[in-house]
Amino acid sequence: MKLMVIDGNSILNRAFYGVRPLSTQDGTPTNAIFGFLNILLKLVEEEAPEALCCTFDLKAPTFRHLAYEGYKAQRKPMPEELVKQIPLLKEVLDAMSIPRYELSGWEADDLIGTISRLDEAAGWETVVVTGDKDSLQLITDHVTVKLVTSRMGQTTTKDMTPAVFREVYGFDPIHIIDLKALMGDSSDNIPGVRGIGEKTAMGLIQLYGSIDHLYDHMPDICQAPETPAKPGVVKKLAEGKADAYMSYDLATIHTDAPLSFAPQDAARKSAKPELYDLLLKLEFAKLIERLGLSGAQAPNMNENAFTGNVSTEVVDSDQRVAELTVLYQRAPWVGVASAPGFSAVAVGCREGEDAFRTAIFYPDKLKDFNGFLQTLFSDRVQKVAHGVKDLMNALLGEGLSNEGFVFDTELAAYLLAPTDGSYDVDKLGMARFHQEYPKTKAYRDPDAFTPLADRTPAEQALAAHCTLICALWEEMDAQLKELGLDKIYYAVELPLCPVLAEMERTGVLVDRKALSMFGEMLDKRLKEDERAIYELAGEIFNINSTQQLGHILFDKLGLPPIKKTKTGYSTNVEVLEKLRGQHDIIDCILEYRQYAKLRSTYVDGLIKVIDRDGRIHTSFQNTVTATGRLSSTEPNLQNIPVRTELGAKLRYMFVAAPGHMLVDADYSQIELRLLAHIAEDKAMQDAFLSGEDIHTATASQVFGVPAGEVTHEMRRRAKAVNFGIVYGISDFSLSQDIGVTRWEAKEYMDRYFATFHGVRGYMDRVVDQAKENGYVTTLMGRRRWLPELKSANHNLRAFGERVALNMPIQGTAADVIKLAMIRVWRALREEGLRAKLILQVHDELIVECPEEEMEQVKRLLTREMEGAVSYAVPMKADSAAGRSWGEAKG
DNA sequence: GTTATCACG
DNA sequence: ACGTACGTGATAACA
Repeated sequence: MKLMVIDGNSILNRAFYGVRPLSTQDGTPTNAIFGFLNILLKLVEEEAPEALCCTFDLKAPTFRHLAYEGYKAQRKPMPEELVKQIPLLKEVLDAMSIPRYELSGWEADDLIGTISRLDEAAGWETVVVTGDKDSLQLITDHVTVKLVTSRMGQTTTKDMTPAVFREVYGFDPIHIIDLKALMGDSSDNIPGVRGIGEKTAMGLIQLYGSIDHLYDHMPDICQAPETPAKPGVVKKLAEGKADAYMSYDLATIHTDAPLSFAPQDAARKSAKPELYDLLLKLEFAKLIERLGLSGAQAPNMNENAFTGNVSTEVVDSDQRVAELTVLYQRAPWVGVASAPGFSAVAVGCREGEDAFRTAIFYPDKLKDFNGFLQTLFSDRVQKVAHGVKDLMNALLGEGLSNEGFVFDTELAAYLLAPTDGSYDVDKLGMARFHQEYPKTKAYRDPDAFTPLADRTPAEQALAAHCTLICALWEEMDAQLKELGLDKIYYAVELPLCPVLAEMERTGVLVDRKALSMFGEMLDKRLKEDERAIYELAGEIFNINSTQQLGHILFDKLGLPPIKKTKTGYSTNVEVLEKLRGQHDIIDCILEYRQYAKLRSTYVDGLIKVIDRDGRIHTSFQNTVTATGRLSSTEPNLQNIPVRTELGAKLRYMFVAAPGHMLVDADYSQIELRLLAHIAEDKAMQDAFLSGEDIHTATASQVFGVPAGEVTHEMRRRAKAVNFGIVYGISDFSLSQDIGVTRWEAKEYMDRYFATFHGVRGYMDRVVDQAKENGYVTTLMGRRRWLPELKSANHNLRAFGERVALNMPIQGTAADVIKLAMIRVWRALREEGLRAKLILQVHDELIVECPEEEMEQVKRLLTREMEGAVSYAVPMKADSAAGRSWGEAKG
């Protein structure tokens, strides 16, 4: 039988510092609770103990505190964000029926010690879960300590048994007390012996076992063979003897706390019903799911999004369709939720003061379903939906109109919290109304609405979501206005939806034949490299496995391992480049890597997704990035190679249809231009206004030479500085990037800021404001929250500062090009052109048009892109045309 | 499901 | 004392 006892304070602490800041809608911090529960559940799953309990410190002075005044006196006070989470966690543990032990005057350590002693006496095994090495002294044949360490959000545990302990420390667990007696522990304010550090102490304990034994042999320890003691240690030990023994007492965990405990008391029990409500309040949706919890009521509450009367009907006559259509046209707005392929459509609207009506429409129950859709999705009905872009795409696919959309709850949720990652309706409902809602899955299944299926669950889910969308939009619309997000929402994000939908529908034509020939060529070269690599390595192995490759290079061939990853040797390009010349195999591997990437990701990957029409239809995600950019998936067409000659050949396989051309237009240096404007840096603005090459101009300033004398290398370095500034640079990283010393890099930056002092001012200002406000914004009001700036973790905080610098620039660039896309799309229509936007690659737009429209389209693109905004520095755009993407760009 | 790598702006 | 540039997505290996 096994008991698991958790060191509550220790694990909560680790969780707090290890998990990124999280909070509920009302701002209650929850990251430590979240991390704690994750660790707890994971370990319980792994260990499957029969009993489980938790210990906590209370604030009252402890036994040991009284024994020695300095003890823990200097501990930093707990951050408020952590303090607030303690009572909440205790509530959760109570609701999970996990007993808590806390005793005024006793430390959690002592309680754990006492519990594990009683447990052992009862013939049970004990697993102590803690992040604290103090507890290692408790290890016996029946007590193991699970040491929890968390780095980079990942928690790892190490099982310390007597054998493992001995292997690591070289002595028995109980003597960790002796070790601390000598070396002390600054986090616990145990003084130890003055002048004795970890190294010496370890050696002495390994040799003598205990301080008693050590002091018995005092005079001659320096003479002993293999002694770690340097001259002078004897004197230090002699002077510190009293400290050593006092420290010994302080470090000793007491196992005699007045606690009545029997392992049966902590036997696992099922959770109490309150747990559901509690986790709902903490907005731990995933956890509720993981634990399989549900509330008293079935998760289907159509009613509770609205307070009034809610009704649902299934429409089965064309007469009723006509009545409802009139109703929808008169309503100020209706909510729409649809199942894939319009196999079912729910429409909801307010009726009078406090009633809400939802109707479900099925194609197989109506004579003129399509006619109904045509009206519903025309501009005669004002609609609210969740995921408007995808809905519009589907409508285009059916040849239906896609007008009259006034609100998108998904898009709004994204603008309100762009780092949340996903915005399922049920999740939004949970966070806002503290209710559980059906999952989208219930009706996303294409078979959910087949005529023979039991439609009820999917139907209820669809109706519930329709209602929920309406409840959400009323709240969110107001919130967007409050936060000043309404402008970017109504002027940019929402109008962009039909543009993106059309781009996805249109797709881009690829030359499948050229692509497969390219693939065959790569295949041939891959085989040659493969053969050469096996030959040079002297054996056959999987070159794609970094593990096996590392073994060959660094163990077998004895090359110097330059860098490590957390799992082993690093074998990335950076490392391989440095190994070049040391072995012929390196060049082969570099080449192999390049070919393998091109073949798997691009040739094979792209061929796989060519549609029946011979075109590739990517999805543009408009609710993913933290900065406001788009992203492209299935496939990603925003990372088609261009930097290497071989890779760039792929771009010649993205072609215009017969009789058509591709027109490519890109912004020149849009981020630096925006930086010049935002930072109000006159020097940088002047450089752009006078049409100078910005990197050359920067080099000329930083290196103090006339523009005409700037060398290639100087320009390269200046370019790196410019990029670095936009990313929130450090001298260290800059030096890594351009291969100079850290000292030189700092010099470059100092000179840079001396010239562009506006930029320096901006950098200070934006970080200060971000700390004060808790967020940063773009020029158009797009917002990114930065809870990282309040993190207890130094790295996270530094990250937050870099993001504060970068997001306004990258985000404003994203705003500008989105606006440009809308302008281009509208202008193409207004000028009656057949040209169509097909791709966006962050600062680049690609249009496909009939040959005869080419010149007009080129002019139109430049005009609309440059005219999208009017700032202190012009936004320059260049356009060019060709038969393929490669031709247009090259 | 996570990790390492590499493609883009 | 610490660790090191912003934003993405796809693939193959491995646990």
